Amino acid sequence: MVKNLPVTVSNEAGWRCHGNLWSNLREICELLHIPAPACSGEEEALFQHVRFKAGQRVHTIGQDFDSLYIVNSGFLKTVLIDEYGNEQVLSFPMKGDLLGIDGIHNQHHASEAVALSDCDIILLPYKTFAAMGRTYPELENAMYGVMSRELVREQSMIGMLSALSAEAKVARFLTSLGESFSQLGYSGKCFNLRMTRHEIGSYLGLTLETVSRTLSAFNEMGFISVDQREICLLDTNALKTLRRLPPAKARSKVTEKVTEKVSVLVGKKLLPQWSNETVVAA
Amino acid sequence: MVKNLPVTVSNEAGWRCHGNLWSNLREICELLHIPAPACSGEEEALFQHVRFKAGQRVHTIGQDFDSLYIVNSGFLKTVLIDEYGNEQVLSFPMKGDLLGIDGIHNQHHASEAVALSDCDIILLPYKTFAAMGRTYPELENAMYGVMSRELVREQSMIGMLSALSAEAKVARFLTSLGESFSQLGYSGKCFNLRMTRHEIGSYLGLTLETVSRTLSAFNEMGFISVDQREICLLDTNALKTLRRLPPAKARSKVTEKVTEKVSVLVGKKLLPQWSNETVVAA
DNA sequence: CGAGAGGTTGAATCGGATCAAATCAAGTGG
DNA sequence: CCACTTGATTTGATCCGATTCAACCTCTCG
Repeated sequence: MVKNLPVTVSNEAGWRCHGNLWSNLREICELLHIPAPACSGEEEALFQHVRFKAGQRVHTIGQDFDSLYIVNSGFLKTVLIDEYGNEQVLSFPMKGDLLGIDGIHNQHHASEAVALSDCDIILLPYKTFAAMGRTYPELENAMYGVMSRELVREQSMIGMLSALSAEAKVARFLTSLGESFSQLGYSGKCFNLRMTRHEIGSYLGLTLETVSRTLSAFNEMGFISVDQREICLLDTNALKTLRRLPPAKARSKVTEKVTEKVSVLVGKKLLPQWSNETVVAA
Repeated sequence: MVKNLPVTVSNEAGWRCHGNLWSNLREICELLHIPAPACSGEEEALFQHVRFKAGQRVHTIGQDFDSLYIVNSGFLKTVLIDEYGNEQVLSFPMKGDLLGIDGIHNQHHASEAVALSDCDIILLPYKTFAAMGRTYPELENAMYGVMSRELVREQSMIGMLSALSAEAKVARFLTSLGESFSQLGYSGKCFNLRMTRHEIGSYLGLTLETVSRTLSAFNEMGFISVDQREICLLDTNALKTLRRLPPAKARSKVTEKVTEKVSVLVGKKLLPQWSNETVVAA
């Protein structure tokens, strides 16, 4: 296994910066939260870091696929572009996330990854990635695991998009963002949104106005404090349990009356009361 | 590589039927539409078929993961269950689809697969699956490819859920179902829906009433003919191009006036006119 | 300072959900 | 065979949450 030579990431000129750092396999495994294989000693592969400035694209739709990317630092968004040129935000990757999996399928990227802040990205050439699985069988399982995790994440995204109200979507977005931050060692309570209201709205299937209004409402209710992109979660429990009553179609008879009561508590006026697990369970 | 012994698929008793067929690697690759590796001769693995009757579960949420499943025949749905017990339909797998990938992540299934008709499913033990990648390196790439394909499918599902109108969702559902059927050699024009309106609604993020109403409207407009679950697509082009105007937020200036005009054509009353590519491009 | 992007807020509208009722298909048991 | 049940579907009337449209505000940066 040899050191990967610097490769040109894209044919687009001018926006590409070469980094000067290299990571070994152990560092990469740490980043991805997977167990590092028993080290085979010295002849280790090294993986190149590449830096992207805010606004730059790590990969674009249709671009030839030959490498995966691991976020070492910084914040990004991945987007789909529809037939009208509208962006559909799919995720907001940050440190430890794996990018570019969608390109494996037909050797072309199906989505676009854009840096929302200056980013340090580790290049993981696909050939090397595949070879690693064969060289370190323990790793192979972990790699399938990382892809599986992505799949599960998107599944729950689908569930959220089609089942939750606007308030619940925004609330979940905030709490899960907070959890991500605290897992990275930052404060899970107070953090800075790296994305615009528009991007949040696209991600959640809402308009930017609805996002803004909902944040204001949460602020007024004391769930959070907002100052532009500076957010503090004051009542994460309230946010986590805030819901609307589920579509009646599939509601089980047992919860029928209970959820009706909940609907009053979590009514449209966003009263200071809200549903939570214990109420539902009662 | 030895013949896989019959394994108990679930701890739930009574719903499990043993099949008596076995498939080899080549048959499985054909089914998954991936190139079969150069055969290594006789000492081939054989994979057990299991039959499920309509309504039976192939795997349930939380169940220990140890096997993937390939659909050989029949129709299924995969669902998520939320905290209220509501089903969220994620997909309608059919012949050639791979099930259970979501279980790799943490060794437990995150979703549930339910047979909508009698099904013949091939058991693909995960250990064997992983070993195959190492034994046949050409296969490994294809396996990552299959998982990547799933991911891309779910991404476009997310885009569809948050960007399209009810009519467009139902229209796309019908056309893509038709395409799946014709790829399997069945008629892509006339087919039988294996799922209820409720399940379609859950899949598309709509209520069953909206699905029913939309089908009726399409029927009235001559796009399709409906008789219960018997559907015939009469004007697939109309269905494919039927849209609503995209959220104004991200609309580019060039298409602004054009899409406004389109909005009139595809207005809420479902007039006999509708948008299509040529109109938009004009 | 002015321009422009991002953000907030209000008022009106509309699309899809909800509620309700009738119809239809398929059993089930007397 | 018919009365009765049960689940799926259709259709109508109404309601409400989120979008849309619009005005205004607030930063930042040249």
